[in-house]
Amino acid sequence: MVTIKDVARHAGVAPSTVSYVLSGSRKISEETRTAVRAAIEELGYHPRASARTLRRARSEVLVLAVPREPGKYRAVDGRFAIDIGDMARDRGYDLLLMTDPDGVRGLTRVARSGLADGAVLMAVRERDPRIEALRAHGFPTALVGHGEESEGDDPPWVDLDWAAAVSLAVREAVAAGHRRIAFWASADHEFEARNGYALRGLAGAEAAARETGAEVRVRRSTVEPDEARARLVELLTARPRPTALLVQHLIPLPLLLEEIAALGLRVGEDLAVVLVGSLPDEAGALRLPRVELPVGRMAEAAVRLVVEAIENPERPYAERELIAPTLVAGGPPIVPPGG
Amino acid sequence: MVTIKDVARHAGVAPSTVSYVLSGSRKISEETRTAVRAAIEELGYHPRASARTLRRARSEVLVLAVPREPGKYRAVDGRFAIDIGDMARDRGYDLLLMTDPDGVRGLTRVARSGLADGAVLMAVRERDPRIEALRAHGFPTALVGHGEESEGDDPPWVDLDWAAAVSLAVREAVAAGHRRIAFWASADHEFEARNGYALRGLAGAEAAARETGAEVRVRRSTVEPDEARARLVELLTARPRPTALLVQHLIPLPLLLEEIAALGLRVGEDLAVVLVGSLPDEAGALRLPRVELPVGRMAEAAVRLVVEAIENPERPYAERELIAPTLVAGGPPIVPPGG
DNA sequence: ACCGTTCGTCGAATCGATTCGACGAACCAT
DNA sequence: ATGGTTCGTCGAATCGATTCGACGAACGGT
Repeated sequence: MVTIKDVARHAGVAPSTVSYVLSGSRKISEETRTAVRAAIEELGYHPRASARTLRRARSEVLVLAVPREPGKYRAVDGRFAIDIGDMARDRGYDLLLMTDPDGVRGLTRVARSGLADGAVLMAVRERDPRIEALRAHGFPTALVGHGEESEGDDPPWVDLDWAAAVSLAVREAVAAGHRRIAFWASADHEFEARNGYALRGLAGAEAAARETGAEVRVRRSTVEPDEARARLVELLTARPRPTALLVQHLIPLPLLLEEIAALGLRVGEDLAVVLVGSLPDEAGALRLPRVELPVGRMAEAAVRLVVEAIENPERPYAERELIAPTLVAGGPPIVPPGG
Repeated sequence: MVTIKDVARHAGVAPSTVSYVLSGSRKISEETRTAVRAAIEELGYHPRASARTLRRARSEVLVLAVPREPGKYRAVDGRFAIDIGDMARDRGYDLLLMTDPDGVRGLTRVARSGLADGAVLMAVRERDPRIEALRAHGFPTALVGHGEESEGDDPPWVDLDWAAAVSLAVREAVAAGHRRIAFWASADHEFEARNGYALRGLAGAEAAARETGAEVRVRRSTVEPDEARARLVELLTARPRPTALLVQHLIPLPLLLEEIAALGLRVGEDLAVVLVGSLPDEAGALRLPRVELPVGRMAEAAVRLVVEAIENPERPYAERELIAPTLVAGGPPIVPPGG
């Protein structure tokens, strides 16, 4: 293992000089600098992360807390992990993936052991114990998604404006001529957990219904396939039949499309389908119009927020970013049959 | 920040004694041990990771190299990341997510800086430069998926037996009475990259066709939606029409199902559909029979292999795990119409 | 020629945990 | 009582990089 001493010896200088060349924190003559650089290159030297961290009290690592209900996996979590990894790297941080189902223990360990400098928390629940634990340690934190009720001293967060997202989808459908709209909301268990996106999406649908005067029939999704089919059939066979279907819970989408076809309805002709909160690429192949979940922008914001908290430890928790939704066209138009 | 000295002072012992209580590497009297434990508990002490790593030359961290073609995201990568994180934690390791598109640079840095003790590489390509770089540093490595041609001195790897997986699907279909089978293979770009799973899946289909005497028509998938639709239509409208469709490239599955419905075919009645290599839950809602990609078992094996390499640095690269496929029933039977 | 700067580099202390050798106390055998 | 063990604990060295104070050389001003 090649250390800073080896580099120093090889370049004929003191270890401290090598360190100054690396950090640029003191002036070093051009001559010495090139000699040191050459030695570093030649020996393939990389500073030992642990030694640097020990001395600087900074690890240049972020931890991403991915929620784990054992056996359950949400595709969106993996997607966020990858994108947040990209963003962290852009800012010079590495990313530690924390999949501990009991997030508090793992995060406490990481915080107190100095393994990471800050945390990004996903799938934040109401009164999330992880937030309290990290705040108690004064550990810089940013949240992806926010709870139902955000108090003033919560960590900074970023989220899609879910109410606006669903509302946008409704208003677009209305603008295209639809009058009877079906909304396939988040799943039962998401409402039970009082997840912010579920509650806000529903609120957005109701608000848009009031504002536009359109009829919006709501049905919650479920993870139980047969039950999901039954609910969809009920939703789509109501008289008069809805001409547009807005889908927020995308997990059973293939099943929904299958059932729509089984009912003899053609997507885009008899029934307009709009996805809300889809990943940028998952529905790409389907070419359905959609309000995308801007994973990249959210990842960028989350990393920026936590890095700012790391670098300005004084600053009180304040920032929040509510991202405005945008509709992506795709496939057949949203126009209702005969409209 | 509470250090080992604080704990020692609080318990009235020397720092070294605290360390021995923690590691158990020397005998400590019951009395002292409980006193130290109490002090640790009371002060909320966690050993500083950097100090421990510096001294022990072990970080207890694994790095997962996720392949990144910028802008492209494969759901399976995120899934593996989460599962490998779980498995690493079970063995006492944390997981660092390395999303550097140029894997070599990032991995070299992690290896030489001692940030991690070992690496798991995903989406290994033929003659992958990352493998060579890590071997040059003597860095313990395990692969998820293996290239077309595995040489004797490759790092240990784990993979699903893709040839057997597709072959199994074919033979099950034949056993159920199908004689004309369509195989929706991996996508064009996967064949061009000579990905092992693409090549082996195809080989499995051909072998099974020979063995069973059934007619297996093969079509490669593509990421271009319109083209994919066209190829599927061509595949399914051939005369005589195939009665079973085996799908290995699952990305456009919603699109395929949509198109099948558009052709007026009912899945499970006019056309049996079997998925090969699906994630355990992604197709759950659809209840189609499938040969699952055993992500959990593969993650377990990958972590086990790299940890073994870390703990027995002498042992030459040798292990490989080829996982036998299993068919999971689901939904309607595979029987052909009128069969 | 002398004194005060400035410049570039060095030496040593430091971060916090681990680990080896040593040391005192207690114990046993003679 | 003495010498040899065993047991439990301690002190100090160590891992490798950073950073502060200091120091010698070069330089400019008078």
